[in-house]
Amino acid sequence: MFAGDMHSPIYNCITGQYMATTLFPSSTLLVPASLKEANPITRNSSSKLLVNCKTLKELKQLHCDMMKKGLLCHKPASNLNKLIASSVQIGTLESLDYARNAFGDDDGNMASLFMYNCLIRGYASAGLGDQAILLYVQMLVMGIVPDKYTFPFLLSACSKILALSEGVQVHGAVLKMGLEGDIFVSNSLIHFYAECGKVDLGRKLFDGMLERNVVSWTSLINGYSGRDLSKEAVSLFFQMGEAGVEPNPVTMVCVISACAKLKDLELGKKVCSYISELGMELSTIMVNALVDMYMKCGDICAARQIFDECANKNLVMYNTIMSNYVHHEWASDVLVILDEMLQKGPRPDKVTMLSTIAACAQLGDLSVGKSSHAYVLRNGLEGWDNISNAIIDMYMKCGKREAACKVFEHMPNKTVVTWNSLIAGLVRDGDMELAWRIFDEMLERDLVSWNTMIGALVQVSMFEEAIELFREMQNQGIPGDRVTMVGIASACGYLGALDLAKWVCTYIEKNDIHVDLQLGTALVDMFSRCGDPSSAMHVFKRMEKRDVSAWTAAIGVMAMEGNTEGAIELFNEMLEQKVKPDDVVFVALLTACSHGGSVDQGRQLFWSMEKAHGIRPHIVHYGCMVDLLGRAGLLEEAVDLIQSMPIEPNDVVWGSLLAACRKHKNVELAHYAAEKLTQLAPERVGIHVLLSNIYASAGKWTDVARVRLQMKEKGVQKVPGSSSIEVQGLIHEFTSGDESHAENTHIGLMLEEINCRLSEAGYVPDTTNVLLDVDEQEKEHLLSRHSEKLAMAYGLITTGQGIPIRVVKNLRMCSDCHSFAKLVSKLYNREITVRDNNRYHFFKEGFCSCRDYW
DNA sequence: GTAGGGTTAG
Repeated sequence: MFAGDMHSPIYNCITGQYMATTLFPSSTLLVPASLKEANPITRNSSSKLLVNCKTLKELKQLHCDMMKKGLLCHKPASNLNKLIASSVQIGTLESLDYARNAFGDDDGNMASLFMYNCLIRGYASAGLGDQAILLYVQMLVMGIVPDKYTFPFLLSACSKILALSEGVQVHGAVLKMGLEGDIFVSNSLIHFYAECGKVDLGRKLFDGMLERNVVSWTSLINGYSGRDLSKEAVSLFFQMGEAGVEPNPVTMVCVISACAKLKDLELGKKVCSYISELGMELSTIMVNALVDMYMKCGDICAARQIFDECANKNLVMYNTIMSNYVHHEWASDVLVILDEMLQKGPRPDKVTMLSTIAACAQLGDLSVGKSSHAYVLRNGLEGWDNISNAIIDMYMKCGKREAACKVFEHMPNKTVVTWNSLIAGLVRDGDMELAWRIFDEMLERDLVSWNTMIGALVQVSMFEEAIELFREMQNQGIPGDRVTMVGIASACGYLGALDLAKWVCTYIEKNDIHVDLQLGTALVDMFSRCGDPSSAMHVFKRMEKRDVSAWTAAIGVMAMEGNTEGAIELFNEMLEQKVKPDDVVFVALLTACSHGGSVDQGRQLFWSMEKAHGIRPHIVHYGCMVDLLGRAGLLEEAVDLIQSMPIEPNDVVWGSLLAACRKHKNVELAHYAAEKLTQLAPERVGIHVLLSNIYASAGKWTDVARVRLQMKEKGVQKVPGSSSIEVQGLIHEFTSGDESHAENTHIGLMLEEINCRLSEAGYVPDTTNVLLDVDEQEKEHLLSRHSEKLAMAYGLITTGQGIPIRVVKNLRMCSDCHSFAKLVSKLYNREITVRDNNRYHFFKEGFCSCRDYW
């Protein structure tokens, strides 16, 4: 790979210096034989020579000779027209400037309409829309009347820079001049409106046209496809066929790309068979569109086959397949294609290098990454911002922060993307502090900057901060998008903030944010975690498409409720819809069985994994099974399973067994499991806590003391239990025995009142949940101040009758609080939801949705 | 003269 480049001087990560060698010597000026003195130029021969000029240097020399001989003048159809046309044709920025300078002359001769049209076209195709518009204005000032040729160029210029109001004025001029009947002008207007996001106006124009050609249809098809209305694009394509208009290769490219955007493989295939029906030959641009479509629709093998079979692959085709491989994270295939390209294909350009560098970033391939960097430097591609941004990203992902920073420092035009790449890299590097600082100091932030930071905060579990940042974003008038909402939904879910969650949904509707697979799944998960299964399922049912992750989220809703039947029903529905199960969905299923106490179904699912679905159980599935069996009291079977596992059991597996021992009060087995656990994960806080809890509930206080001492020696501390409740959009958090809340007195009185009413109803506190060796009265007191009780009491005070109380707890709810909540739900006629770190409990009229099994 | 394929960061 880059045979010659590997040993070339490249970027030095340590010194930050790089040396670029020039691969191509600057091209020497080729003087056509006809230019030599032996063959003197005349007015006629020079005109032909002008048209055939391929480089600016050639043109300049010719121009010079013609001036000497006085062969240039401003008469219509003169050589000056041809000079400008030729210069524009060359198409570089320099040649455009040259044309602009040759334009007027000092004698006050006016540039012709033809020259204006020529140069406006040149500016339009170079993307210099504003220059084109300026030239148009100048033309009007000079009293030159535009013609039907001016407008398509000018409108193309307006489209390129999305100059809506200017284009609308141009439309006005078109109408004034009575040119709306010109099919070229109308087609250009359709394209212009579509590009500026006003495809409806384009449609109106299209509908009013007396005569349409294939370009009119194609422009509108492409307009729909580009505005995320690909369904309309494809249906318009078939309407076009019905109207008897033959598509051409450009039309096919547009419609195939619409199928690609829809990721609708069936539709794509339908279009393919339509091509064969028409007997159309596949041109290179069509093959390229097909490769792209198959890739985007997920049929990578089909795409590769077409690619491999294509005899005349051009640069774009190589770039297409490579960039798609990058998006599918098939980075090693990118390098395989690159190899082929270097051997027998066109020379890699900046787009090729962009994909290559992105692939190196994914693979963490520093070696090819460096060579690519060298190639970029030698070929002068680093001026293109995208490339440098990709290089920064690559060095960051390869763990070369210094190298990334050096590239960053050397960049003359840092864009917001550059800063974003750096921030994202720092976040991945775990340097939140620096990422924050840079984000704070950024002069220009875009949506991605905000999304990166919100995502980063969610990743490090700073959920409140993530929501706070989103609020700041709102204050600055920046609306969130799909990606923002995925982050915020996730934060809401973890906080269990249902009011906020509902607000998120309203926000999405109000701002017309498209709920795609990812966002839909995030919303299902959010409502599930907020303890609102019906909203979760409502979102799920409204999702347009559902992949295995979406189904898993829905099955997760059932798992939270301990609804095994619901989970299995969903799973069967998923299979009917031909969605292939993966390992994760089985985790959700087994969790559902575990929470529902459905041992038989769990066993059945577990064994079906490999037999029916070809998925070998991972360690996590064994963990689920041990949990399922253990919870149901089948401790021996759980131990048998552990002993028969083909994989070495890990701390999670032993942890599940230990938790089961606690529930079923098997001190001996608990001791064994704890020993195994301590060997595997001595740092785990949970083991000590669980073991100490087990001893405590068995009244073995000396053992409790021993474990506590060990914990102290090892510096591990029990995670304090905390519960939160959302009241009027604010989250109130309580820890066990917390007296810091402003309403502490009220809460205390409320708890006393509750306890009185509960005692009358026959409630006796279950003090085995108190893990300290203190007297019974003290135990009762400690128990009565558990964080979830404080949160429930606060909820009763602050919310009106009939409003459900929702509490989120960071640890598992204790059995006493469970009985307490059941009775409160009955005596106070309130629905109460408690989501703990495992599942949620929905209390109503004295019963819990978990049917006391959890 | 009008329409078209590949482009970095979340």
